[in-house]
Amino acid sequence: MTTENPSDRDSATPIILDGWPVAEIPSGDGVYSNGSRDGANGWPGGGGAGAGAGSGGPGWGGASRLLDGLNPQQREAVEYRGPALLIVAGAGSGKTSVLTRRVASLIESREAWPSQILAITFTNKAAAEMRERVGALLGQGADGMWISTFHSACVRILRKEAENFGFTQSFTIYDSADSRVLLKRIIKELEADTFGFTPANASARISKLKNELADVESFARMVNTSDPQEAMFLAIFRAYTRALTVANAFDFDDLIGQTVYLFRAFPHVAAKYQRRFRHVLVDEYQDTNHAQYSLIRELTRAVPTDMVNELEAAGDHVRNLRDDEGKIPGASLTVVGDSDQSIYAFRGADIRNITEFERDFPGAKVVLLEQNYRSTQNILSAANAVIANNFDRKDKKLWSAGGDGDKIIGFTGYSGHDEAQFVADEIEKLHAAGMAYSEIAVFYRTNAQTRALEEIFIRSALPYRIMGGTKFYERAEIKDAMAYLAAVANPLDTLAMRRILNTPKRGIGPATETQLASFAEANDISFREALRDAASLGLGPKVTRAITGLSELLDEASALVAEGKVSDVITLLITKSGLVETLRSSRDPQDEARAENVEELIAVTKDFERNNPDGNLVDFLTEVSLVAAADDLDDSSGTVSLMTLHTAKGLEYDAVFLTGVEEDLLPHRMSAGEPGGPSEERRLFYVGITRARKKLHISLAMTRAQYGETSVAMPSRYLQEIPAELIEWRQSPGMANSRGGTQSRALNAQKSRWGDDSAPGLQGSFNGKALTEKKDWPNRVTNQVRDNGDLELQSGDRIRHTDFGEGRVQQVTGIGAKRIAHVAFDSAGAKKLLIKIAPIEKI
DNA sequence: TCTCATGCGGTTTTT
DNA sequence: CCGCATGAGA
Repeated sequence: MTTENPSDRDSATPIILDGWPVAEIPSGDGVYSNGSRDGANGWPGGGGAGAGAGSGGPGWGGASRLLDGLNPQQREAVEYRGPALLIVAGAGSGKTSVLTRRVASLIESREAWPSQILAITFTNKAAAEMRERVGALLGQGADGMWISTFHSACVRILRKEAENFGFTQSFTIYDSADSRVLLKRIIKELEADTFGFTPANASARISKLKNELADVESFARMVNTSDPQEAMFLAIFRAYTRALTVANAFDFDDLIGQTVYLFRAFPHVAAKYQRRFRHVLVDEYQDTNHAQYSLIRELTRAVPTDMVNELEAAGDHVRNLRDDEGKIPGASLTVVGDSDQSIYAFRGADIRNITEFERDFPGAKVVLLEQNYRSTQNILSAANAVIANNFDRKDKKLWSAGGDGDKIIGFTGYSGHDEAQFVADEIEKLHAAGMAYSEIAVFYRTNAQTRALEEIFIRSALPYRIMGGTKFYERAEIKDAMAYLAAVANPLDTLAMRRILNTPKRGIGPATETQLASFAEANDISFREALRDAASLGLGPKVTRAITGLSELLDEASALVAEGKVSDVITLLITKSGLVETLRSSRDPQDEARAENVEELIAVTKDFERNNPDGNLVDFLTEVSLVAAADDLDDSSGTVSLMTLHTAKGLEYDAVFLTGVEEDLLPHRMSAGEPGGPSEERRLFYVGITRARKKLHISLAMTRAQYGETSVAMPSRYLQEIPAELIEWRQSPGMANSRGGTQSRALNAQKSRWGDDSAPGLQGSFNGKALTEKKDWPNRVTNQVRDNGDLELQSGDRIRHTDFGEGRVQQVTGIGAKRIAHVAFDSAGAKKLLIKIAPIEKI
C-alpha cells in the first residue's frame, strides 16, 4: 500500500525493537514518559473531567493552534486524557480532524514519542490521509508513528515474529481469491461438493469462524461430527488450515487472528508491543470484528511486573513507564466511531464493540460529536428521519448551522438506462453551472449496476472513473505475474507454484501436476523440490525439460533477489518465462492489453522502488496484497466517481447521486434473511445520504435488467421514510408510471405503503404493463455498442439519434476516437456525444 | 495437451 | 448476461 512512508518502513524491516526511539530515551528524562503529566501512572479514575483542558493548562506553545476552530465537544475529544475515550462521531462531524489533532497534541505536549503511538484505520486510504494530516501538523515530528490498517499493522508484527511459531518471515498473504482457489481444490479432492460446499460458501464460513477467533481445534471440539455435513466441513477446514501452514501462508483473516494468537501464546512477545504503544487510537470502531477487538484488548493490556523485570533485564528502558506497583499500565485507548454507520456486520463486524464500550472499559469517557460541518440541513433532516427507523439505537441527531440548502431531487426512470441518462444529464447541468466533475459522485448498491451507468456516460462523453471495480491486481495476467514473484519469495507457496506451472502453456497438464504433487507428498518434500527432481519422475523428455526449465528460472530469479531490485526480478521472470511473449503473439485481441498490463507491473515495481528504497521483494508483495478498492482514490483526476455505497464510506462530495433505490437492491434481496439485515441496509442508505455536501439526488428505475432479463422493480421502503417536503420529484414513481400509459394497477401493488401522507405523486405503483410498453418509452436507450468509424461531423450538420431524435451539431471538440459532438436536439435539448460510438447518423 | 463448443449456475457489500 | 466447467475432437 502506498501508506507506508519510507522512514516508517525502515524501522520495521530490520529489527523493530532496536530501532525504536523509545529505547533511546535518556534515563531520567521523565518528560516523555507518561509519568510527568497528570493522570498517567494512575489514571484519574473514572471519566474525570480533570485531566484535559482544565487542570494545569498546556504549557507548550502550539496547543491553541491545534484547538483552533473546534467546537467544545471536539476540543474535549482532543484534550481529554485517560485510559479510555470513546468519540461518538456522527457523519461529517469532523472526526478525522479531531483524531489527527489529538495525535498531534500528544506529541507536541511531549506526552508521547511518535513511536509510542499506534493509530489504526480501516482502509489504506484513511491511513494515508491521516498520516498526511498529522504530518501537516507536526512535520518531521510525526516520523516513526504507526499509522496503518489493522491488516498492515498485523503483517508488520507477524513478519517480525513469524519464527516464533512455525512460519518464516517471508510468508505469503493469500487474498480471498487465493483462498477460494485453494478451497476449490480441497473441495474437489474431498468430493465435498456433493454436500453442497462451494469455494464461496466454505470460504465465508471459515472467515466467519476466524473472525470469532476459532481455529480448527476449537471448532473440532464443538462440532457435531455425527452430522456428515458438519464432519465434511471440518475436513475442509482441516485441509485448508494445513495447506496454509505447509505453504507458509496466511489468509486475510489470519493476519488478525494469528497476531492475537501470537500475543496470547507468547506473553513476552506481547509485552514488547504493549510496552511500546502507549496510545492506541482506532478509527471506524463500529466496524471492528471480534478478532480485531481482541487485538486491541491485547495491545492495551498492562504488562505485569515480572514481565517488566524481564524486559529490563534484557536491556529495555522501562523504568519511566512503570507505575507504583512496578508494572507498565495498559496503553491509553481512543476509539472513534458511529454505530449508525456500521455496514460490515456481514463480514463479522460486531456493533456491540462500540455500543458496549463503556462496559468493556469501565471509567471510559464518552464524547459526542453531533454538529455536522458537511451537509445542508435538508440532507441531514432526511438522514436523521431515515436512521430514526432503526430501533435499539441511541438517539442522535445531526444538525448543521449552514442553512437548509436545496431540496433533494428525486427521479424515477423507466429503466436502469433511463435512470442513468438522468444522472448523466444532471451531472452535465451541474458541471455547466461550475461544479467540478471531481466533486460529483454516483453511488450504487451492487457493482452490476455500473454497466448501465457506464454505457450512458461513455456515450455522453462524461469523464468518469469507477472506484474499486475490477482492480488491476485482480486481473488474471497480473495474478500470474505476481504468482511468479510469490513463488520466488516463498518457495513453500505451493498455490503460487501450481498457478505458474503451466502459465504460459508449456505442456505441463493436470496429469503431470498431480504426479508432481503426489511425488512431493510421498517423499515429504515441497512442491518446489519436486520440480527440481522432475528428472527422476520418469516423465516424457519434453515435459521434463519444461519443468526443469521453470525450476531453473526460479533459481535464477531468487539469486537475483539477493542483489536487490524487484523490477529486475519481475522483468526476468515475465520475459524468460515467456509470459509477455505468449500474450503478445496471441491472436486473441484482448491479449495485447493483457501484455501491456503485465508490463505495467514493471512500472509499478519501479514506483515501489522509488518510494521504498530499502523495500525488498517481500515488502512489495505485502504492499500489493493489502491494497484495497478504496485505496486508489485519486481525487485529482477531474472525473466523476462511481462506487458502491460501501466504498463511499468516509468520503464526501458536493453532489451525490444515490441510484437504484429499489426493493431487492436497497435493501438488497440477500439481506432479507440475515437477522440485522434491513437495519444494516438502512445504515447503508444513511451513509450514502450523508456523503453529500450540497446536492443530493435519489433515483430509481421501474424496471431493472439483471442477468440479461428485465424485471419489474419496486421503490425502496426507505424512500417513504424521507419526509415528503424534503424531496422534489422530477419524476416520481407515480408519474413515471402514468406516463407509460394505462393505469391499471397490479393487484399485488403495495398501495398502503404509498399512502397520501408520504410523497405526493407516489400513489400509483408500478404495473406489470411497463414491460410490454417498453418500446414506447421516450427516453429509451438501446444498449448495443456501435462504432461509427470515422464519421465526420461539423457544426451545422443535422443528425438523428436513436434515443433523442433529430438535432443540429453545434460544435465538435476533441480529437481522434475522443471526438465529441455538442448537439442541440429538437426535443431532447443539448447533449454531448462521443461521435465514435453514439447511436447517431448524419441526415 | 490444447482448443473450441455447449450448457449450466450465480449473483451484496470487502480488509 | 457472463464466466466457468465440462466434454469432444485435433
